[in-house]
Amino acid sequence: MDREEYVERVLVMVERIPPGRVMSYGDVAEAVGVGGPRQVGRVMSLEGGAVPWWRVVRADGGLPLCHDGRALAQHRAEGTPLRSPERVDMELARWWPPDGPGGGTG
DNA sequence: GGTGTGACGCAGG
DNA sequence: CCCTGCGCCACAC
Repeated sequence: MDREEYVERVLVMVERIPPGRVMSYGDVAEAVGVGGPRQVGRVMSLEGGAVPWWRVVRADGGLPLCHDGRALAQHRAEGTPLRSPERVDMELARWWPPDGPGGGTG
């Protein structure tokens, strides 16, 4: 598993996240089956500009505004279930690829 | 090889 | 909700 391979998997995974839904860094890490939440976040900071990074949030629904308030604008535009002006309702927005244990969009 | 850091996650106070 | 401590893996010095 080269770094490019890992980066590719993470990026394609994030792109698979449908609008109005989100995945936590840990979920993406588990979905790709390699590395951990740190590595996912790392890839995002490097190549995240090519994917809907705002659909990737912290395990507690915290938005990555460490960059820009874009995330909030996007979630508001996509209709993501928010519990707070900058927090996502994980129990509602949490998504998992239909090719995994989730078995569906929820 | 050791130390410090980070778009993280969990548990305790 | 707030802060703190530990674990995690990879990168930079």
